[in-house]
Amino acid sequence: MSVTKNPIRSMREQICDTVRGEVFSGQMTINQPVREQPLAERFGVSRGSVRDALLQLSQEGVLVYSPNRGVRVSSPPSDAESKLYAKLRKEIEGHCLDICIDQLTEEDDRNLSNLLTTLEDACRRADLNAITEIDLAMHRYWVCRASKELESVWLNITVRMLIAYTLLEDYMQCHQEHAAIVEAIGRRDLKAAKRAVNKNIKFK
Amino acid sequence: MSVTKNPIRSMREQICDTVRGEVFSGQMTINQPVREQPLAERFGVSRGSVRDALLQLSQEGVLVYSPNRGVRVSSPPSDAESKLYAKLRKEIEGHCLDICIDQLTEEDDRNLSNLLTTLEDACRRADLNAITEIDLAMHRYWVCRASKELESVWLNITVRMLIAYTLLEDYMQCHQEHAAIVEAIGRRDLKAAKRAVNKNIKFK
DNA sequence: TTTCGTATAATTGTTAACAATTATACCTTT
DNA sequence: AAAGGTATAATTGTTAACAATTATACGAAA
Repeated sequence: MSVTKNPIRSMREQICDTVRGEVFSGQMTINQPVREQPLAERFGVSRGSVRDALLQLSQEGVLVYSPNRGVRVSSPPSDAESKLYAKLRKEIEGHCLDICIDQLTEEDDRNLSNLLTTLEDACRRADLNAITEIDLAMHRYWVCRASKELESVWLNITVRMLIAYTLLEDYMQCHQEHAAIVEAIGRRDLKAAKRAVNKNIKFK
Repeated sequence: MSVTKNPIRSMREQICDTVRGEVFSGQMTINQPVREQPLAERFGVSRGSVRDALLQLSQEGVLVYSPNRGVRVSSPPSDAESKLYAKLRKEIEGHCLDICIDQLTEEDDRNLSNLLTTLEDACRRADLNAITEIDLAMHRYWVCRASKELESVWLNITVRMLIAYTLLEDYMQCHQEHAAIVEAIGRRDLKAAKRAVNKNIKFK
């Protein structure tokens, strides 16, 4: 299920991606503690690497860390905060489209199309875990293209909107919205792309 | 120099605060590598704790991490990014003032006044390290009062604006701007407080 | 029964040693 | 002298054992 990424991923990254995905898709319930030892056994590594990953996820906002008590799954944000996050995301992704739209290549178009195809498939299968992963990967695409620096700021915000993403009701709408974005980007139509992105970044 | 904080700080936090402060005040030059062993000896702990701290600072954006090559001091953002960061910060801090202004107590007023006094002193001494620390602590105050969740999002953005803060030319102006903020907050004048904060969050 | 304290277990925090990777210095070859 | 390769050093990555902290279970006293 690895999608157009650099082939080598550190242990920490792998653990992060897995746990993050399970939080998004609701496989882990809110406030549930996440222990180091079971994860270490599951990934066949020592607690140290797991610890690194859990600390990173706390920093991202997926987990909440309490000293000497470990981490647990974050609670979804309040309505007011969700609204703010949506606003911030629109600002950031809009800025990124400004920056990158004119320097995108045909290879970028292919990569986005591939992601879209994978998303469509995941939507058909109603595979929430895959949907959230690809959704994230697509938005991350234009953010990273514009600025590697901005990625972690963007992720920090976006991650919080996706906790308990289970709210997603209409899978195919998710696909259609992303199809509209990719189509506009393919035409290098900045205004349309921004409109489509803003439409996709819903408050709730 | 500890200011109105919980007395117990984990090793990781202490290392983070120290290194972060040294980056802000220009004691560490841009792109300079930050090694684990020297820091471990300096703080009298093992490399593990230092490693945790450095990973956290990378996540915050103060340092940049390369696999198997360690971390180095981040570069300051481009003009376009600084502009975006300023906008985002204004959004966030404005939102936080909305939320918290009416539930602030007299103790909060005292704490802010104390921070302001310490800031004035640091400005007189032209102690850049202290100025950045207190500046950060003041803004963090209303952010945390509004929402603990928002703190790390806010920090992630703010930290990037403060890399190579040496640009700060007029120390006393910094104090005056914060005095205006504290004064407005003391009057529970939301509009004036927001105006004062926006004025202080300069693009460069 | 409830409450408190104590012993036990579970869990995180820290350390030092070792493995793997990357950087550096030096020598050889052309 | 320049280029390439090899050994060495420096540095990060990983592990397992131990220390410290927190949670749980159990029993004694009121």
